[in-house]
Amino acid sequence: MRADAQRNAARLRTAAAELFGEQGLQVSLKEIARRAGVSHGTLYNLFGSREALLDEVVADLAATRLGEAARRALACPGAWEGFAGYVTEVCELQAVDPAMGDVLTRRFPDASRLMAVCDNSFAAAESIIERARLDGSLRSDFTASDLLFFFASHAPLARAAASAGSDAWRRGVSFMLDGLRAAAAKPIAVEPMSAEQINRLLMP
Amino acid sequence: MRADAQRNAARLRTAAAELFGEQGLQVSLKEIARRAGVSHGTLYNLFGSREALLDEVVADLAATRLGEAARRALACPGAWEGFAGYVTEVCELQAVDPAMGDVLTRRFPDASRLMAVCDNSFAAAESIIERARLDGSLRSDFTASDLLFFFASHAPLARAAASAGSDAWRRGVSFMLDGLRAAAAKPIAVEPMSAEQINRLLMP
DNA sequence: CCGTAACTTGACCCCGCGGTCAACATGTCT
DNA sequence: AGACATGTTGACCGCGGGGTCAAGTTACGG
Repeated sequence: MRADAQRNAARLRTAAAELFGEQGLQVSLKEIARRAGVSHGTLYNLFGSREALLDEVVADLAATRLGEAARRALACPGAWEGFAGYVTEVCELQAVDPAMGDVLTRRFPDASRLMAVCDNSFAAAESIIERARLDGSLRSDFTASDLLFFFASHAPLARAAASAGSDAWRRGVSFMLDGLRAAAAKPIAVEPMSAEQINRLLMP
Repeated sequence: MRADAQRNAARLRTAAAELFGEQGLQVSLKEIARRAGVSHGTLYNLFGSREALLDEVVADLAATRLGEAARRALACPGAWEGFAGYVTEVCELQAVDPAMGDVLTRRFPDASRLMAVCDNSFAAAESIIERARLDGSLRSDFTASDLLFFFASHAPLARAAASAGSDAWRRGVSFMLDGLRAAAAKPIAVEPMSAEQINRLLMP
């Protein structure tokens, strides 16, 4: 790879990171090129697709952010506090960082590394949930799909609220958490969706 | 108004009702005209704007649907059952009918009749909430803005799930309701948003 | 220093959106 | 029946999205 191409790729990566962080994962590719000070042809030349860009720019970041949150949750002495902290932390990520919001909210099947991150996060969420369920603090009918569903519905408004300077999304999270304690649970008739069903739901 | 114009207006109204019901309130106006078998110029000629169309086609429907739900809630002997039934019923409307989903989720300031419907619904929600709060069954820190916030985040995924043939959105509603019982409440630090703040949030 | 391979560019394609308007058609009233 | 008002139409505008590619430029190895 020639030196100038490398420079351009770097510029594009940082521009993409900025714009994904400001506007979410579906900014126009031409706008990314514009911000990088490069022709959009070059972007297509160097990356070929939005998905490739996502894999290079967002996947690692998301992995560490979500991984950290999960790690903290499992390291927490109380299973419930771990779970509740995890939910809150992820919601905060969503509210503050549009890119993170979209990672949990949209699916880009061709971004394989990103998809892997999603799968890992789902697995991590399952552990966190499992721990709190076994512990008796989390209601026993709550599944990782339910959590994913909640995250997905939560993200857009939380982001809007946060960018309007409000923390009000925290209220919704609190209400939800209060409903997830085992003590609060009333029986539910409906089955949860499978992870695949939700994934299909989130495809663009 | 000439007879043919009346015919065309009628056709456009029904086409608009259909498409709003199938795809939500932001279908392309040209597509509405296409479905009505009429030039899009005619649509602009007869209505002038999407908002005018909304006022003529969606406002009444929404008013009766939401009004009915509110009426039923207040007629319910149990304040909590009234409240919970109202929430569930509205969520069902959102899941089943994209137009209804958008009425609660988006704001079209220039559609004055529709906006009036929204305001009325908000007021109705306040009564329903107030009744259940006074009754001691609903947690006392829950406000109509919180409910609106919940509806707004809930609508898109619920619609997607429903159109994929799943009822799973009901689970989220149940979790939420379980967290709204007075008995389940833990204190919350954050203030709710004002109705105006949320309205601004929902503007297109 | 020069030739070639690697790279960049921007004009161009297609699409669909909202919106306007001159030219045309058709109801309607005398 | 005829004339005028009332409606209709579709081409046209500007915008911005994704995507491609011939022509031009630039880095780099010999």
